[in-house]
Amino acid sequence: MIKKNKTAYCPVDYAFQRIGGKYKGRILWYLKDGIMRYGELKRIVEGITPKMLTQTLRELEEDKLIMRKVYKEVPPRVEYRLSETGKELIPFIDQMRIWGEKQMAME
Amino acid sequence: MIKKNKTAYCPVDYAFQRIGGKYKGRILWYLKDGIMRYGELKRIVEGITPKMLTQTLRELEEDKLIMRKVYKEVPPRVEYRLSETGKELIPFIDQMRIWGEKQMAME
DNA sequence: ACAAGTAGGCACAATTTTGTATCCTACATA
DNA sequence: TATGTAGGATACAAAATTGTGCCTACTTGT
Repeated sequence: MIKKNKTAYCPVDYAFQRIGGKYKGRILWYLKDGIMRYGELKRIVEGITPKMLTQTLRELEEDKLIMRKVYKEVPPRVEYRLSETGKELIPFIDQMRIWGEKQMAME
Repeated sequence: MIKKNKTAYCPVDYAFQRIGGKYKGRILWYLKDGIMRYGELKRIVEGITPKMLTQTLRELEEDKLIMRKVYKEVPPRVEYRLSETGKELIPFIDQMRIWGEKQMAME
């Protein structure tokens, strides 16, 4: 679990703390187009285990970057979407993506 | 040490791998205005130990985000600056900073 | 009857990242 | 002579993060 109550030394530090972690960037990115179910995320976020997916989603939710909606159905059905705060992160994740693409192309 | 040869699953993943870590964002940010010496960074990057500063700078250098210049003097003198690739990250880190400031203000 | 899908929980283990303490050079100043 | 300085290195220890394996309940499909 990510330690809570870490104090950030500056806004840059703060932002990195909130979206750091192995999968957070990708999850936020995949949610940019709308709603996703747990299982869809599991398939699309390559390399993630169920445990880490659950854990990361919970952290993003506590951090108010995403919203979680549970339907009382069987089989279970849970949907995730970006919060307004989370949506604000998309433009710069997009910049990261563009930079990353360029770097990867340059090898 | 940050494990090398991790394969990135996508450009977003790749970018986060390269600038993830506890201090990388801040160091890149502090270097945005030009050249900094080791000791200056040590004073300005709050909470960092000499070991972590050295280690982080080495990683950034291997990753070609910064450049290191050693003067053969005594006492030693080492300067760090952003590479062109590193400079390209600044707009994005700046967006993070703005987002972070807003979030911190909202408490 | 039995497996598969759905969204996880839990205990534990391995890995990765970060921190602490101590040491080094070679010259300068007190 | 002792101490300070700059920029580290190194061994070891602790903390944080991530991974493994096994478990649940219920329903639908074969």
